[in-house]
Amino acid sequence: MERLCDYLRVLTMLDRKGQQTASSEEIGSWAGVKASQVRKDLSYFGEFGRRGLGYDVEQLRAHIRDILGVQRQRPTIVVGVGNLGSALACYPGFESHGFQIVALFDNDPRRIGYKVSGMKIHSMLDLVPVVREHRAEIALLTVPEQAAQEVAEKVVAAGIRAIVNFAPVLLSLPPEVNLRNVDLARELETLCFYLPPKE
Amino acid sequence: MERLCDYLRVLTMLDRKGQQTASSEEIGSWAGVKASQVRKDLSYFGEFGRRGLGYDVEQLRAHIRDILGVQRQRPTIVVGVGNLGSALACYPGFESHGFQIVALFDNDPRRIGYKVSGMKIHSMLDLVPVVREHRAEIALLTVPEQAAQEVAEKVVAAGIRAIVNFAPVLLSLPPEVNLRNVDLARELETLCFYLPPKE
DNA sequence: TAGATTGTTAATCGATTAACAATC
DNA sequence: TAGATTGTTAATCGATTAACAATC
Repeated sequence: MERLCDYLRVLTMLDRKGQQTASSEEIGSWAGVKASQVRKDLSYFGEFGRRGLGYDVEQLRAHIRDILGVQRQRPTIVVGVGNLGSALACYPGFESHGFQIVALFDNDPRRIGYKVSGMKIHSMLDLVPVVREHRAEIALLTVPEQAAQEVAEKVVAAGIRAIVNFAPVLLSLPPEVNLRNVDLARELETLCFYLPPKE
Repeated sequence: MERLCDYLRVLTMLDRKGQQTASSEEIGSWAGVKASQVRKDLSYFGEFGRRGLGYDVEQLRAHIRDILGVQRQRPTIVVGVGNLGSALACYPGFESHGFQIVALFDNDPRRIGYKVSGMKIHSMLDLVPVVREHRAEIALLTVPEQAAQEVAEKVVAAGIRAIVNFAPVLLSLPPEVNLRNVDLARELETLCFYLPPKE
């Protein structure tokens, strides 16, 4: 479930505020869902709350982190070190979510060898050995649209089994590859749909 | 509906291939949904197809663009010109989706005045006049987590009614503001959940 | 006409919510 | 004990799918 991420964020916030305990009502109102939804979601994974009291913030937070598999650091590579790739390489949120960026790749000779966020940019030719060396599991693809399919295939051939594709293009890959598309324009498109026409 | 964006993408691809006509079956298989789903979705907005023949690719594409409100260019600003902000400012997908980036803002004196993607970076102090000048409707927020709430309020005060927030933090804003959260780490989190533990 | 494919209805499925007994 | 709040069941709601008459 996606909502677990929202709950985690809410709990992190409450924890920072120093709050010890939270009711499903409270969590729900922050996450924008009904209290019964929260209870249903959580009870699917176990009984984390105390009747009459609510949920222990810190404890529930730990549980959700466990469920999301955040406890393990997943070695992750970034392929394509343009602005977006650089942003991802530096993105502070990843580490705490269990993603450890271990290597960067690009095929532009003007970039290869330079460092971003303390990591050297590798040539695509080094993909196989570097992936193997770091035992990388996940690839973030931030290459131009036209290159995406080809690069994705290379990455899969190198042994990566999970890809997050940021290019606005549909990739066709073997079904065993865990593929996730993030299209920045798309988020805005649906926004636009709900936006009233300007007066 | 979000799926309309997928259909649009599929149609664009088919159009480029030079295909004149497409069946719901075909569109569905590319978009990863059932044919009946496609027909249902489309029929909600009108009768765009011809029984026995399918849908005219170009025509349907125009219809969907209309529905999504893409025909109008929405003046859009980017607030926070770090790596992510720069990536968005240059992102080629936006123009074609009806978003026209008209101005960039930052409060770092080392950035103000410089140009990214041909646009000058304005000081946050110029927010009100510049927003008014360009009649900006949408703001993309790519500022650090700690600054997000404050900056969002300034942007709203300047007259913006739609915000896409890229900071991994929940903003509390007046209900009339159209708010959309894009959390990059979150996409990966759910990926992680489905990822089998490494052997 | 016969084959194909839509638009739409009805059936199915799953997800959300309300309600409440269990219990802290 | 009384009040609060969970975990879970049953009811509701909406979304997906199958099926098929309409029709190109």
